[in-house]
Amino acid sequence: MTGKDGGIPKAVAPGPEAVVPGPEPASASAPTLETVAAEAGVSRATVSRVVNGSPKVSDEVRAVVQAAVARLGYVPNRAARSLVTRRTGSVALVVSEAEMKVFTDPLLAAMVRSMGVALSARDVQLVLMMVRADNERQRLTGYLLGGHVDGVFLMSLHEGDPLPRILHDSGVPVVQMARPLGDVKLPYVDVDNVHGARLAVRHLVAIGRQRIATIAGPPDMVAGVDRLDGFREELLGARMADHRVAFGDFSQSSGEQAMLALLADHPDLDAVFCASDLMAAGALRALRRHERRVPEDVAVVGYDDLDVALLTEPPLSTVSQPVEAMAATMVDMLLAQVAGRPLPSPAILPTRLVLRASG
Amino acid sequence: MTGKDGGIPKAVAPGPEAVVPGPEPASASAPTLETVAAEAGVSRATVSRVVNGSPKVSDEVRAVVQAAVARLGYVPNRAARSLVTRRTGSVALVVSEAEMKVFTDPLLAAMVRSMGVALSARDVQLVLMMVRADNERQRLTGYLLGGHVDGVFLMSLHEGDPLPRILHDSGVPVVQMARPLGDVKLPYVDVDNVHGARLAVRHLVAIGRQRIATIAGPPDMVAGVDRLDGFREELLGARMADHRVAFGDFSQSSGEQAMLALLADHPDLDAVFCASDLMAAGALRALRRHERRVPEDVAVVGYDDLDVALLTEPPLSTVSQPVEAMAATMVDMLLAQVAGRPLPSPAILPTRLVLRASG
DNA sequence: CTGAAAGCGCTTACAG
DNA sequence: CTGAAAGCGCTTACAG
Repeated sequence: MTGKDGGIPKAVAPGPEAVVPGPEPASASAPTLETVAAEAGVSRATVSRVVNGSPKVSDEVRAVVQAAVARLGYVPNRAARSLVTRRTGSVALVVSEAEMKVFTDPLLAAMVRSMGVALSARDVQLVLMMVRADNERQRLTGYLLGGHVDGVFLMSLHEGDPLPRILHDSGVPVVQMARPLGDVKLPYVDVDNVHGARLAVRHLVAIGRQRIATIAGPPDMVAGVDRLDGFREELLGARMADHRVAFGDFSQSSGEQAMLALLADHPDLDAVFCASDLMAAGALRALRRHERRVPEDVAVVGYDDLDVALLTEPPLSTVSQPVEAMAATMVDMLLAQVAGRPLPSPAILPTRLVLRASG
Repeated sequence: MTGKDGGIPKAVAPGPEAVVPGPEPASASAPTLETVAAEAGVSRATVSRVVNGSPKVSDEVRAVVQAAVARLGYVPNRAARSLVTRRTGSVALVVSEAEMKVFTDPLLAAMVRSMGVALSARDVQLVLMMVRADNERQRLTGYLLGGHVDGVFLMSLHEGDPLPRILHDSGVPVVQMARPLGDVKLPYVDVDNVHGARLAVRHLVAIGRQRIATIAGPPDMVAGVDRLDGFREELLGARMADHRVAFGDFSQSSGEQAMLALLADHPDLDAVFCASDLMAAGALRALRRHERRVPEDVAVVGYDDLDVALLTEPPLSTVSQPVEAMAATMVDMLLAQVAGRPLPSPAILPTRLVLRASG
């Protein structure tokens, strides 16, 4: 063994008396419950109780133990704890390999970030689990049976994805982001996409727009179909035509593309509701190229209320989703299941319309 | 405890004789070494050896054990193993919370995907560790001391990021993607960005372009400065002007923006080297808007060789990086350190120019 | 409220 | 080549 140690503490065998004199490699091994117990003059059990916040410890003793913990910089060994509690203290974000683009979508990135914050506050780790198209089932099942994670988050699902079924059957706690499109019933959190879309369209009607178009999301994703439904419902209620529809995949370039198509087919349109801010940003670009003023000639409303909505010219009116609350709810719902509580019901969080300059 | 169990196996206390007759909840607990040993008629130690691929087991016994493992669907308990080996079997991808955009960059997404594949082949898990600006140090240090992960990957670093220093001092095995810009010496893998850029520019010179511009990346990122250096070096060697420079942040819209600026300042340019494919895609868009034909009027070369390079019109000539090899190397370098081998030297992988229609 | 003791499922010298 | 045994660091009934 040459060179740097790499930081992995060796199993410090007490073994035959140390041959080399001089100082030990200072604190080569991390403090354990045992160490802390000795330092505090109590039993391991008591230290364990303090560390785990058990109420049945006298304040006096608690203080002494806490001081010892702090002095020694004690951090519980996760593996040991896990071995007895049968919990790993980590949950997985399962994404199909093809879907690595999970992270390409800024909304999902924001969700993951917020989930990470909520999770770390509860001291649970987020494990990234990629599933490949081919040997999915076996590897995933193996992981789950191996008890590597306590629960699973599922995001950005398309219709026909086998993951929900696999996870459902495996019995692990699962929470999905977005209402499941298939027949598998799993707990989920979502916003009322239909309502959100209606809010946006209602506003466009209210400001007097007559020929309202939409750039919808993919028809195999719930956010795609629900927002389109909301668009249609609202226009129907207003007795207005709802046939100005183009589709995108939530990306900026697809939005630009779609806007171009709409402009070609319906040059007289005076408003467009976009199912994502990114698509709205693309639409803005196309409109500018065609020298339509926003909002004077064409009013634009987006969906998501991402940072980008503030950066466009003009800033986007958009449907805002409570990202932090959604993330926190997903975390709560998963950890509740992990704790053995009954299956939570789906949570539908509210949306609101944020008015800025674009419409 | 009501309702569904949630999939966490209870600690099956053998306790006082089962009061309830009838069949046990089928295989309520996963098989252990013990179970397998009994099934195979050998000791736990032997099963352990087989499972861990120890060579000192007779072929005969090995076969019997493997059969038992398969029959029972045995998967080792990670916590128990970890407790004795002092390894967790997981490594972290540490990203600063602000930098969640790690995932917004398709190159990084591709890297993470490839790393995931390489990692899972070695049966190690990827943990996402977010560090918040404020209490960074303590939380991170706590995690590392808690032995939650065996090593750390660092990606997408900007100058001035305190993470490398923190990690270096903590002694955990680390591998960085991209050459460190600061003074902290950590193992890393990178491509020769200067050389890659020179290849691209050399090609543009070779096909007779006279007024070559570049859209460079951010000056606080190594891929930004190195590719710009390569651009300058090559033009210097060819005794050509190297002042047509605009900057972007690797994103498509920044590329479009930058191209517009270049066109305004240097309307006579006849080629542009872009430090990322995304920026090149943006540039293409701007050029189209200004009715410059590509490559007739302006030749365009990108960098990265991502999927997008094939989707643009025309398809992009670009500098290709060996993403899979980079990911595999990063994994190798980290796991080598985890195994206690000496600090690996940096790995610089080769780039090559891929010629398509854009230049 | 506190402690002694058992046990979680594994790996690894140590004998044979 | 194989097994008996110790031990990794924790939690949790069980007594007191």
